[in-house]
Amino acid sequence: MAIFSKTCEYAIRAVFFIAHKTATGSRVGIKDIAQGIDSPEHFLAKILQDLSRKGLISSIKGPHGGFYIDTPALSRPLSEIVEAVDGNSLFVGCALGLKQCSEINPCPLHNEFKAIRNRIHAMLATTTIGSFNEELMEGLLSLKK
Amino acid sequence: MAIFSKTCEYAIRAVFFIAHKTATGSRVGIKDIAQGIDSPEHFLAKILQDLSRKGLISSIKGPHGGFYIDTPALSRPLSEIVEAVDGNSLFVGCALGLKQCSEINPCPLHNEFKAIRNRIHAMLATTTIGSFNEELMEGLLSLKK
DNA sequence: TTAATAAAAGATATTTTTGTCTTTTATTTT
DNA sequence: AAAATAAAAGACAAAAATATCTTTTATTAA
Repeated sequence: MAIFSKTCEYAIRAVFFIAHKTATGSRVGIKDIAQGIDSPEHFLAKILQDLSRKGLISSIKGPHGGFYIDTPALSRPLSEIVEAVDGNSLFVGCALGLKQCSEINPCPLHNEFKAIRNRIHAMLATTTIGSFNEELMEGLLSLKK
Repeated sequence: MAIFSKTCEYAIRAVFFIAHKTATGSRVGIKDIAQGIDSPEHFLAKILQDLSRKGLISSIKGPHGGFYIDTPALSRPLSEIVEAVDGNSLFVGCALGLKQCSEINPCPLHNEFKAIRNRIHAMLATTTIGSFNEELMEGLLSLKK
């Protein structure tokens, strides 16, 4: 099992992709994004529509339209994307799927896993959507293959 | 998204359950296990058959039969269960699903996530199947709800 | 050696995730 | 206004994960 759903993997990669394209001043169409992150175009379209509805990314229809991310949104944490797509179970859920797992009713992995969960959350909460724009423009980081 | 598949959650809970029953000297039937960890009986049966085929747990058919875990297997790491069920992608895979993500071709989250992956693996590699037998017998840990 | 027990195996069903294709709506340019 | 562009929305399809039910096989006990 991967840590994120396929949907969420595509969402994160697309958001990074759009962010760094926006940083160069241009909007970007679904076709370019899908090809830039190697994802199925129409499936990605659904995901971006959803993120757009939730106000995490922006879009404009028609000629010279496309997706972009406005400046304030560039400093939002990646955790908001993950939460919008996969929910917050990765941040708060029990490793063994127990609904009532807690300090006073712990599963065997509770304490260890809580620390891991927190670390995952910390990683996503401290990296912003625009964090990697420079490295992406320089081609130092990969979003496909 | 949860960190493990449902199948894997059931597998881990069942293995802990069988381990601590074994520690009390008795074999345990699928019905008792399913009820002891609050899982669908027949679905769990499949999972245990698989673990049994792979030699991670043992079983005996017929009256007074049931599942058990022999002494050497009690000190096996939990990571073997996880790997048998969910594969090793949680331990080695890229957070963004990129097949070729690596030191020399990293995704944006590569370094941070590698540390997290390693920590997850460490947790599972250092906890053995029998680790929690005492606390389970004393009712200090939960495997259901 | 028959009946009872319990896991193994097989077949099927449901739900969720992932992916594709088509139509509609908004916007811009000619 | 008409044509072109591009996202939004809707309908549908395939695959994978989860779940249920039935039959078979192995073992034990009467």
